[in-house]
Amino acid sequence: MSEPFELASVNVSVTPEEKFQEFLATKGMRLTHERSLIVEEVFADHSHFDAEELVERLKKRNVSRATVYRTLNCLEEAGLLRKVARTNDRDVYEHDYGYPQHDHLICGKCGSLTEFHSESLSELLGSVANSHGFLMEGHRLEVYGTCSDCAKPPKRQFRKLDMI
Amino acid sequence: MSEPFELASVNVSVTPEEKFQEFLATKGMRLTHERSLIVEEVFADHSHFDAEELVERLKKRNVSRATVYRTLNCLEEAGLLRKVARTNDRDVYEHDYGYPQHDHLICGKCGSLTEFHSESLSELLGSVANSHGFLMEGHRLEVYGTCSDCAKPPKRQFRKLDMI
DNA sequence: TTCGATGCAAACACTTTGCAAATCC
DNA sequence: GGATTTGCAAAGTGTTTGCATCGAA
Repeated sequence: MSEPFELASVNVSVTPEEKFQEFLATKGMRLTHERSLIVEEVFADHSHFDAEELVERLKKRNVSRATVYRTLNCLEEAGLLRKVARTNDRDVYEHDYGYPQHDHLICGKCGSLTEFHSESLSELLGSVANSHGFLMEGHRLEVYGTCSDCAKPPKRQFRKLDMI
Repeated sequence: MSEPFELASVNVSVTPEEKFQEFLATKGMRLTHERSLIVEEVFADHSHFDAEELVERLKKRNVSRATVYRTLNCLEEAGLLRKVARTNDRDVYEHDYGYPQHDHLICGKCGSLTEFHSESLSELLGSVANSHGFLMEGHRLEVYGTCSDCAKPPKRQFRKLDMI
């Protein structure tokens, strides 16, 4: 039962929906049935997704595309979601609540995102920002390349680019 | 006359236009007058820009929007340009030739990009990728926050959020 | 019972594409 | 002279918005 990350530093006793509720309250906004469904769908598992995927999943639950987009923006502003990357011209979202800071290795072949966390990285960025008098609030790091699965060819096949 | 970066490791004896020419040749493509104008405009100075800005600048030279977009993609593929960030829903380009690897501090207030380079960062990413069996080909790092200019308030003004 | 929220469709911003005419080699 | 490239405008994306209706507090 080992967790991929330590969750100790984050208060997880408040559910995402409750946290959203709090946020909405401060804005004089309401936690409607639709917004509730969206939060439920978004936090059903910890996977990366884009708006269109979510629209598709919520269509079955009779939530409109407009509402999904509107709510995604709210969830981002509320600190429950964040954009991590861009794939196929779409923003990719992931949970930004109850889950620690990390970055991604992005495979150019299969498009998979692999998460990693490095304390040294945070320290490094802190000192870089500091030396520029820059007040760091966050960062986004995408490492491009080929993931281990795609790197090992399944079996010997045709060469794509043989020298003539 | 100090340069911001060492250019020693890059062969700058070949101009961007020549390098583009080479690339086009390998693709059976031609270095037309329009493409030439675009390269000239792009490499006139070392500043960040987006497609729309370039379209605007080249309109005066009678190059169409479509050609600018098409050529930007070519220049990226040729390794002469790369996308560095996204601002206002637009991709921001910068030179990727005759200029060393670096990353950016992005100011959320004024939108300015400040370049920095860290060798330790490259090493760190290399070892992270390595430990995941990931073949790193490049990365993109954006550090968000407030730049030194925007951080120091011009003069004491109203507090935006006074406690009541 | 009052605002805020929803769904719909139209509007948007950025980018790509089909096609005939122009251009390059 | 034949293939590539251009400009134009139309089509495509992903996302936002105006508005009448609906619904939560």
